[in-house]
Amino acid sequence: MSKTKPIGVNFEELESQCLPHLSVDCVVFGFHDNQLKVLLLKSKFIDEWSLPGGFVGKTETVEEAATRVLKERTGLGEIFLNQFHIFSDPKRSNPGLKPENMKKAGVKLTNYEWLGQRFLSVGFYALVEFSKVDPQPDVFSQTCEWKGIDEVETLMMDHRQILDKALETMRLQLRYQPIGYNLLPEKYTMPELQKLYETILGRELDRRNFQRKILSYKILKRLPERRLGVAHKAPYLYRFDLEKYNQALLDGLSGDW
Amino acid sequence: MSKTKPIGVNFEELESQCLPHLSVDCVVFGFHDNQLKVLLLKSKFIDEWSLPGGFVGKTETVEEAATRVLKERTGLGEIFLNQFHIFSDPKRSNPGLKPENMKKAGVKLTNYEWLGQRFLSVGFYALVEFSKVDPQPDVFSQTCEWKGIDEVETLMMDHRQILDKALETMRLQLRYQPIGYNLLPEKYTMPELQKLYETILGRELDRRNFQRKILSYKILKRLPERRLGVAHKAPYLYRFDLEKYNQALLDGLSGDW
DNA sequence: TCAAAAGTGTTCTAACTACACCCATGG
DNA sequence: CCATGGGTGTAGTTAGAACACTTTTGA
Repeated sequence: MSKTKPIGVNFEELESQCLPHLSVDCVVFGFHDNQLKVLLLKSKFIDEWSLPGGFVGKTETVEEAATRVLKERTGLGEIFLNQFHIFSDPKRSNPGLKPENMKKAGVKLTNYEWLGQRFLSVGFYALVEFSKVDPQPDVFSQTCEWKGIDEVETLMMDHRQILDKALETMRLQLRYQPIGYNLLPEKYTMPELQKLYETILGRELDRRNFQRKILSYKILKRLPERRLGVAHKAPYLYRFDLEKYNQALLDGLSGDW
Repeated sequence: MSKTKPIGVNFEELESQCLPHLSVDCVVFGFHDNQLKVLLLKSKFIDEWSLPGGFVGKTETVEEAATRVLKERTGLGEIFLNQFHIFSDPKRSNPGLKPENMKKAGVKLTNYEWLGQRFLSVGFYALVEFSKVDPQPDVFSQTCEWKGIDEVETLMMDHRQILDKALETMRLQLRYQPIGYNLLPEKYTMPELQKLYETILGRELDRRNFQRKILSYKILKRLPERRLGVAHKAPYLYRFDLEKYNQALLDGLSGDW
């Protein structure tokens, strides 16, 4: 007799196709309403939020696994993605996948053991354009939503630690690489870009110095258009000069923030 | 009948105690004769060099695995160690552990399959004091030696890529963290420290500017002693002020190189 | 006494900081 | 017509680059 699959997944297949003990977790950053947001999932089985994650196929790289997970959760391909750490505490395991919690939720499986095993997880962080994301929960989750970075409370397992490390890594990266292209819409104003930087860095920057510094990198182009409909002088719109932007990604920037 | 163990390892035990598919590889840097060195192993089974590596125990973190490997290869505990990347190309596998190569070398085992499986490897880099290391080959290797970073030719599998990535990561780290404490003996002269920086960065630095910049961090103490026995003015000896050094590790430095 | 390499100081420039003034826009 | 916030400019400060002279040492 065929196995019950109340949550829409063939776990026997999963087990046969994925590496044991290894998963990926993604910290997906977006920027909206002058706030840094992160994509989170709420478990079907326990009352906790977690990062989007998944298993690694037997013939996949971890990057491919993360890309696949992100495609599923956001609908986006071609995502800016960076591996930043592997979390390997032997005690880390997903309580949302623990036999007792899944049974409590009425899930029937024969191979709880595989899901309940020890997992080491490779942390990735992704930068995406908020408005392009269509958040989709996975089979273990009831919802998938953006949360403001400051509103995030406790997360499942060590996911809070993973989130913090991702933030720290992104802040460091900001020192020597331009980011923003992946987080902002095609056109944006200088104050918007500044807000993004301030949000990531967690401190205010001088408006004029910021503008001068950013422009000195020569990675963005001012457009003749302006942002209209504001009760003050209309700011110019800019967009990244992709060629120079990518060159700067390779060469690195010089400044400190 | 008990299994033949011509290379001194019980592989059944290894398999039962280690995670499948996962290994660690360490890029161990040392500094000697004004040269950056890296610790390499020469395989018993094929004519290739590789990085020190090992498997991950079922209840170990990857950090613990790397620490264990380094203890075995160098004799040192308390090593400065940094995880920097996970290498997960599904095609990567160790030719020195491939059945045909081990059989050719006369090794008799029943579970070649385990050794020949796909491995994902977590890359670590370590900074050690050259003179304190007592290089010890592992069971798969005939020798363990220091090689000048510029003399390293081809390495086994993707180890060359791992080495390059380690170097790149260390150079980046040099931008915002002091290193040197782990690579130099307790007392050293300013020109020696400068040579180390020049070697890591791969370019020459101005003697006077270097001294001023390093001293401005206030992480080292000038000793009343000088290095004698040189046919020129005797340079002062310095040592790191551990308290301030560690604080700087946490806070980060400001300068660019 | 000389070559080699260390100690120390100055000048110039570029980058960052901290401000001030004017301008456009919607309410 | 005014509050809000954007566009631009300038002076002061600090960090880095380039460079010169003096000192100590063993051979």
